[in-house]
Amino acid sequence: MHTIKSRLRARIGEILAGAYPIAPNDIDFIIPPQAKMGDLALTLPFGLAKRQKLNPRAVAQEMMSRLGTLPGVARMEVAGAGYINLFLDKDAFFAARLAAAGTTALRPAERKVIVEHTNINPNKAAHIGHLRNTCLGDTLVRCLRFQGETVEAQNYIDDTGVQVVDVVFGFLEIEKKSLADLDGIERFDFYCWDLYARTAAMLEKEPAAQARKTEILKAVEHGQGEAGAMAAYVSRRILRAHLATMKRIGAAYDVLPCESSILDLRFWDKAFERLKQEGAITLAGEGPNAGCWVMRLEDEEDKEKIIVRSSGTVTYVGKDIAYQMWKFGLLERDFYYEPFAEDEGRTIWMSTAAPNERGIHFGGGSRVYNVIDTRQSYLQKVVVQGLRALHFEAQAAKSTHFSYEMVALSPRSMKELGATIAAGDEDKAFHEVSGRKGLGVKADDLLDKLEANAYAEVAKRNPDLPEETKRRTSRDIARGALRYFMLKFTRNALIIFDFAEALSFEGETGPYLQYTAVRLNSIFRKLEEREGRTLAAVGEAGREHPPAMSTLPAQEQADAWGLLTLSSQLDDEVLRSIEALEFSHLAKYAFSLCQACNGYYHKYPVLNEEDAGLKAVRLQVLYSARDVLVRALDLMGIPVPERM
RNA sequence: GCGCCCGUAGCUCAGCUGGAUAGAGCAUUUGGCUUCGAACCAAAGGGUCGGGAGUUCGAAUCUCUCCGGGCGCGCCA
Repeated sequence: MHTIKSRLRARIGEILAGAYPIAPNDIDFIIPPQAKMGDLALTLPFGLAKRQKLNPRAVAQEMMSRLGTLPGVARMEVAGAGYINLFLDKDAFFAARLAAAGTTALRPAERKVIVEHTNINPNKAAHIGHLRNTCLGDTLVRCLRFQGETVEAQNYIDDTGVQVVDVVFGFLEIEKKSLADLDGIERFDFYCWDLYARTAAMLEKEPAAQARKTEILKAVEHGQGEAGAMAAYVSRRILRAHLATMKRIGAAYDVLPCESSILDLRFWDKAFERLKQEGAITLAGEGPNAGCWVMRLEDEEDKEKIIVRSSGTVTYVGKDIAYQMWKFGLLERDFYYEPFAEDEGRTIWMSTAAPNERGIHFGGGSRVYNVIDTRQSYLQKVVVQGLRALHFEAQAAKSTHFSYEMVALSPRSMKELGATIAAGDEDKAFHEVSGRKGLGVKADDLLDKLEANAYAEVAKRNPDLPEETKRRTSRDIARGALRYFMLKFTRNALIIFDFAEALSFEGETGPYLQYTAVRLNSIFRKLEEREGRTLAAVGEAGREHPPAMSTLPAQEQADAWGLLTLSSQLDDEVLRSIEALEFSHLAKYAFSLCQACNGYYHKYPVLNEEDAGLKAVRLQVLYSARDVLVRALDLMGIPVPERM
């Protein structure tokens, strides 16, 4: 649909250019609410009628007669208050769709796109909130790559931050453990989850301990002593656990830039210099911020943001401005890199301050997406203002904060977790996840639960499958269920997490989509078993001898056409999802496509159809739908098992 | 106080940048497995789109206002 829309847009623009005052952007299509109203509709007459104070219907009539015949369009009609409805040439469209199987008409727009996501503090196990971040970020990466963009997936590691320091403090001061003791701890990320909560509670109760924590923080920032070594150990080991967790949902990264490298390579000094040079920050002489370097904020006259404290240390925002500059290649510096892990043949690189001769480079994107929850909107805005203050207007315009709402816990989930509800919070509709309080659903626990439920279903339905296949299938189903669950909500929707809802495998869920794909695959597998025709052979037959749809009986033609046009909208949906950063669009689209597939093959048998003509059409319609569905699922990171 | 977000069916949510009769899933009721897989399909009931005003050919969608809920606004990260 994307292809024919672009073609029609260009052609209509050409024809009407002399007759009406229209810009190319005015020509837009909507999909009519009912199939009998056509395949595409022009709303152009409404806009023109308004400007020229004419009757929209009359404008539509005149416009339609000017348009004459359009390529690929069988007929047009004026309808409703002034729509021009287009009915496509079904056979030509069918043939074009079959020829285009497995391809996209989308084209890249950027030199290089950087997507930063996940970014979990490496001091405890990942939880459901982190899963939402990664699902959104990884889906964005997949969609951009589908569009043909060169994409770098970055996962920023704050390995010297206070959260890591808290855990180091816990080991050293509360548990009196040495670095050597840590190797013996199993499920290290879960262990630290509890320790972090205990430490946070203890530090709150005993302010006197703050001094010791500050000491540890300094040592960690300079990589000195046992604390420094322990911070490196904790952050690396937790990071490996995070990567393993995210691998379970199919997320991968190209590079892991570390806070420690930023400190060691003094990225901030360079940025500080520039900020001062450009007058973007000034030294406050008096008032409450005396002695601090501050940045004035747009919109808020009376406010200034502290970038460098009076003690000379840089704040979080300041570091983030420097880091954002690096992402755009504006810092004139880069990290060194060394391999951190291998993932299915691809190396995941980690930044280091230690020079090497590898010649590997990252960063320097022409567009940057930061996937961070909405609570950081204000700070993200300040970071972009920092770029603007340095006169990097173009980069500021291409810095996108991909914000999304948090995942909270329903009262029922709280009960299932055995969590106690704080006094005064009894009436709340939801409870915020908090790593500091150790309150939340750990990602691996949820995935384990999903897998266990999936395993029970698989074992019930396919008892004869080998054990390893059952396990693998359960993992695929768990991943599908989770990824769809995280994508089906719009990003501004607060997800109030409920186990029953998240663990459902029926209705609008990942497993429903997977089941549809499995059944479609099954039809083609049986076709090969019974008739020796492979999927590839069906595809080739469709490309070379596309069957005609126009000869079908009316009802069947309508149903086949409905499924075909729906399955032709992947490009449009991907583009729309990227532009709006709203992958619920893609999710809903894939779900609708599955509903249409299930309805279609339920109504029209393929393998047992004796009429060769009917069979050929049905086979090709399903071939096309299968092709699109499998790709849509892949974009969402949802795998398709062989059986389920 | 200022900024941002949310309010749509009993519940959980969509609603394609202002379009034609507001849609899904769950739950409820009913029907369908001897056929390419029932994690499915077919059908039914269920709505003052938080309230009010405005903009116009046309509003769930845009503007204003009020009500209810959430999140931000630190010499923390």
